[in-house]
Amino acid sequence: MTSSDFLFDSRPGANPDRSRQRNKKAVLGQINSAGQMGRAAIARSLGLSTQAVSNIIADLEADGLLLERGSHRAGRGLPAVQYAVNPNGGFALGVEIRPDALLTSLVDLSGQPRATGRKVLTDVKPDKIANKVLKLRDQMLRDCSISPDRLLGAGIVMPGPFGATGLSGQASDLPGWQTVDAAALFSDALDRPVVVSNDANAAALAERFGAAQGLTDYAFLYFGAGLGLGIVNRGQLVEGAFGNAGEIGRLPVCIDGKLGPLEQTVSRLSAQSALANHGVLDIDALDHLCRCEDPELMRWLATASDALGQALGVIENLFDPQTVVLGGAMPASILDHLARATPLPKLSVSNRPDASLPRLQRGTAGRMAATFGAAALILNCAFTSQSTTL
Amino acid sequence: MTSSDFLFDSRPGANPDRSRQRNKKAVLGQINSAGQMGRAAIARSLGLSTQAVSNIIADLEADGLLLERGSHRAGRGLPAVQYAVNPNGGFALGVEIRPDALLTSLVDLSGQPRATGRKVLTDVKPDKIANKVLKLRDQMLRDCSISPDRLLGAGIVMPGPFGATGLSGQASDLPGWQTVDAAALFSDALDRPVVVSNDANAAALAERFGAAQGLTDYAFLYFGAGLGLGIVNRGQLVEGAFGNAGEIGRLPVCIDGKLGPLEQTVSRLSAQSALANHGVLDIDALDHLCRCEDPELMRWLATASDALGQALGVIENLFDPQTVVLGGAMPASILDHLARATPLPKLSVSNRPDASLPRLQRGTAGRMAATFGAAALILNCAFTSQSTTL
DNA sequence: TTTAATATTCAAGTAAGTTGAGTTATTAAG
DNA sequence: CTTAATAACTCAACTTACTTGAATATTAAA
Repeated sequence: MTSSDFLFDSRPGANPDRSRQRNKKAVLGQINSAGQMGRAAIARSLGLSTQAVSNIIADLEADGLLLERGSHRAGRGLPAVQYAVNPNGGFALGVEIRPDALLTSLVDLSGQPRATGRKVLTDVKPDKIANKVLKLRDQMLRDCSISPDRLLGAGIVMPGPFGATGLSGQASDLPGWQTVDAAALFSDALDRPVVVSNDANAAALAERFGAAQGLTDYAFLYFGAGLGLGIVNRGQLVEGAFGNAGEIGRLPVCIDGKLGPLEQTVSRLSAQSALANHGVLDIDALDHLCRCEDPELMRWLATASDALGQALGVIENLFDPQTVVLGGAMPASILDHLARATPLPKLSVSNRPDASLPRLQRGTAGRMAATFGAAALILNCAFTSQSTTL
Repeated sequence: MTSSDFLFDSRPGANPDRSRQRNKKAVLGQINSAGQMGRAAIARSLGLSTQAVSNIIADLEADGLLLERGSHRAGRGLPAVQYAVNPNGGFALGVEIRPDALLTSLVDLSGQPRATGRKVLTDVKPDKIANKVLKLRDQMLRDCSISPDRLLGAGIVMPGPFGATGLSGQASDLPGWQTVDAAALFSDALDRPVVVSNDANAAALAERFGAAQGLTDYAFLYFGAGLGLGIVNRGQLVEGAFGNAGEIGRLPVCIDGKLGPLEQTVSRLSAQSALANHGVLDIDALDHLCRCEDPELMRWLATASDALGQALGVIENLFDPQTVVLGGAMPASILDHLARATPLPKLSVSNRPDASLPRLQRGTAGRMAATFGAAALILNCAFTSQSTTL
């Protein structure tokens, strides 16, 4: 586990080395999504011999990635020694770059945030930001007394879309970043493996340690500057050819008989402008208004729920997820209200009588979902191995 | 290559056997998508040693899956011996079940159709259909003088959605199939590996041998009874948690200031009802009307293009594909017209100045795309190995 | 003609998973 | 209480598939 790029060796060909790497990740991922497991159970689920799993577990334990967790008796036979992911086995740095601020997180191997950082941005030039990221990283590592070499890598999250597209040139994009190779920039600066994605995708992965634990197919609606969608299919992010999948903000919805973009109705900005006469509202203020059932906010919620219901129908029919999770920069109270009040479309493939999961629910990652999600991009690489054969 | 279920051994764990199987598929897939390749080039693209590729190729050649294709000199050095997929190396059976008819295809390993079959259905009971499939299979094998043991497997395609959903109970679904395990039924009847999917997904895969050759991210709009969407992301079908992803028919679009489901405007049925006073029109009749620019058809095309443009925006922004392909049960002339006339939304992530592929194009699989696609489901298994770790 | 570059094979070496026998711990039955 | 059944786990030998490095062949450039 010391090789610099074990995190993503995506060469499709299999050889003993890479097979072992794959198997280590598979074992770790299995344990992670089950919480804890014994050798034999892991072997069955992966289709390996117990002996192979034994060897791999010995490896992972030596790497400090696993912890023994006592033994679990289940019926007859020798109780199985349980193993769990060692939270201190490794850490992931999450970096979220917004036009106005830089947010960072340090997340442990179990998906728990250990520290966060924040810096106001006046200058979004790439090298300036890289510098600030270095400082925040060192700060967080110091605060938690974590050795820098326990850092597995860094996930970088920026508002999409990437490259020059028909949606570029809006308030939310980062000037001067269209042509920058962010992965190379931060990989050099941090001297660690780096993954780059957009905020909604990353936030979706953060929920793998929360509301979507153990799920393989789900969608995540992310309240950021606008509204984004992260899609997980068969455990993998659907990022699209250029990393721009999930741009749901401009989805036309019908409000008061008129068509308008979804994020004009469903987003923090739209809530804030609907409540303009309350002054400038941050998330806590919105939370307060929601708890005291402010009539204007309730009106906004009614409209937003309506629009969200239409979007939900589109998402469900196009992706057929197990569930749709709401999260991001909105107070939990509002997200809960939306999850409760949004009309669930009847004409949907997700409208199944035997559904075991709610069709719409609130995520647990909180308002920093994207910042934690940035780190989750790295954890995801530690728990799964993806290779693109075609 | 004699093991009965080499086509899909999806156990995540890697061992020598499965690694070899994976590598064989990777080599075959690489050669298939490139047309022809030499050992060294394959080794580079897969991250294997040339020796390993040599051994694998010897295997594949012995299995009859590869053909030597002379040698290709490119600059200095020993010219590389080229290999191509042997079309006769294996065949896939494609089965499309519609409420009114049973369609079958026999497709060779290079993706070329060799034979098709058709039977009118009066009784859609599962065992009746299985019986007819057997007969059609034998007929096609006889016609092409192909030995039954060259049959790799069968792909079964049915109109979605699967299971009881909010979209069930429409004219297009198959009564009595909601609770049937179609995979088991046909796997028993045919004594071969079977893959089941819906028509649009399968049709999308058929284009891997046509308009989407070499592409890893594309969407396919399928004209069947209604309108379906097949999505390929990173070379893999996005099927959703229950296999029902891509139900785009009910997507609301705005026509003449009113919202209606997409397939009410964009589908063969809608074209036929728009031209009702011409009598009952089959595909050839539609083709004729299109070629002589029938004014009523032109009016329908204008409306359909408008609606299609709206749908295109949604598809592009949600999936960010390299291209969107049109196909299915519509004459090429109409699909071409649509591909040409559909307004390409400006506010789209696919609206990029540096795009190298057309955003919308007609597929090449023709009106039997889904029937061929059913077979492509099997070919896909022969060329790629997918494992679900999580 | 010589040199460099590239593809390919051969033979030996290595890493990883498998197999089958044997050990240990727990439950269930006699 | 004893014995049998069951399941997890380890040990040691075995098998498979990939890698490595040397050798050879063929082409283009110097």
